[in-house]
Amino acid sequence: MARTETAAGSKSQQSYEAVKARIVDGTYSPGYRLVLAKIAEDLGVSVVPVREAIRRLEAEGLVTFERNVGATVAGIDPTEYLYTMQTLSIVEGAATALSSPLMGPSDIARARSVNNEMRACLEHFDPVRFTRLNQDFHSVLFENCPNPHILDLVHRGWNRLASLRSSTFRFVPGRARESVEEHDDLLRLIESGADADTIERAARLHRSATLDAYLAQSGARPSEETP
Amino acid sequence: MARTETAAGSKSQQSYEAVKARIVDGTYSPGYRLVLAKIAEDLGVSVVPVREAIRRLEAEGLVTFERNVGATVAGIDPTEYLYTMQTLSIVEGAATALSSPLMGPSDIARARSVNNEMRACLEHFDPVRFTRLNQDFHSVLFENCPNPHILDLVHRGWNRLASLRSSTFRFVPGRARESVEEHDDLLRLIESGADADTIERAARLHRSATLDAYLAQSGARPSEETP
DNA sequence: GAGTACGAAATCGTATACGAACCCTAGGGG
DNA sequence: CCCCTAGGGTTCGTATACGATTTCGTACTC
Repeated sequence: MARTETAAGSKSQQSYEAVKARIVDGTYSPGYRLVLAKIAEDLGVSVVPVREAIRRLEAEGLVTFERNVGATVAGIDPTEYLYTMQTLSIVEGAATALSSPLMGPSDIARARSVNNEMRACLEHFDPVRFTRLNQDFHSVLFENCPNPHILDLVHRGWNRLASLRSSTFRFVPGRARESVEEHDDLLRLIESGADADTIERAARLHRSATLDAYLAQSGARPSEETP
Repeated sequence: MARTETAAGSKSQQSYEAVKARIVDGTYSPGYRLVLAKIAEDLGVSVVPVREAIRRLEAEGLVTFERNVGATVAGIDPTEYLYTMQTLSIVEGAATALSSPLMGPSDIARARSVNNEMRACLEHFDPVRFTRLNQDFHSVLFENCPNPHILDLVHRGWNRLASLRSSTFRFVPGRARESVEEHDDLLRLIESGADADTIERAARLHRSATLDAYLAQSGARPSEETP
């Protein structure tokens, strides 16, 4: 008897994944009000597992929850954005540094290939694809990180950014070109067996530069659009 | 009207804090089986809020949870310990570096005073007090960190270590003396307005040294080495 | 005596129900 | 005209109940 339900896991788990997916892929954008009863009905479960799922998402920072008021998809307060990027730069830098000694030639080749695709995207101006490839590139860099805690923190940061992407993943052409060059620099560093500190610093600076570019472009004004 | 009930919070919040406190203070030691119904009865609430509390603690790494089996206080697998310490060294290093420019003379004085108390503890051999003072010292160093995400990660790491303390917070006299000296070094660095990178590295190395001392003493052989 | 099959007890997972807190609108008084 | 208050509706928070799953003890077979 193929009980796929067992593999899929509990309804709480299903709910968690379903809501998370909707947040990350943008179905529920920041500010969206998450009503327990409504989600429960949509998913065909009761409110108890949904509530649990929402609280887990809250712990990951994807959702804000207020007692007796309810949950909303976490927003894009510029300060919060700064904090998220700063945290990500730290944990991703560490993850990349820890991962780099474990990267084989095939990993480096794959990263380089992705980066070349990104360069191509610059020619045809394909920001959507560029963004996805950028994530792929960084994934290759840090996925070998042997410390699962750090890896988890990196993934949370990326999910958080993805949930905000409509407003914050704006394509900054000048920065994109720089970014691709820095990727090559990073790969060369790793290939040459640079020490962990150097790689960590380079990876961190790479992200900080992206943050700076974003701040410079958006000015003090964060893009909060609610059509 | 004073609305203090928000802080006291829901029963879910109460349960969370109660169970967390028992884990951190050692009432529930690693491996302890957390039976929902029993905890619910102890706290005078029903199982629903307790379940939610347990899942939150799971997200923080204090509890392991297995579907249809139950929850236990997270254990002390040496590999896991290495990961936790490594992660803590990274986030605490960053927190200290971000915090240091915001530390005033009074903060430094307080840290120094705590460190002197620690030195005194070395004379009378008071490991329990030494451990608590050590936490106080580091708290002063990173509590000014303006990034709440990083601060939260640091607190989680400390809680996790506290929950394991019976086995892992072993007092290593030689290391303790070194530790106190390093604390003074750190304070001097901060006082002299050293740049963030320097402070971060020093703070991180300080923790790494503690980890190394623990590994050397316990003879645990983790699956990988940190350079 | 060892291994297996079965059954009872314990515990988890979720649905349902109901009370409590909050928000929003309407109406009266200053 | 504005502020304050009252009421209803919506949504959350938790208790209770019951089905589902695992675990463990016991008896039976080889």
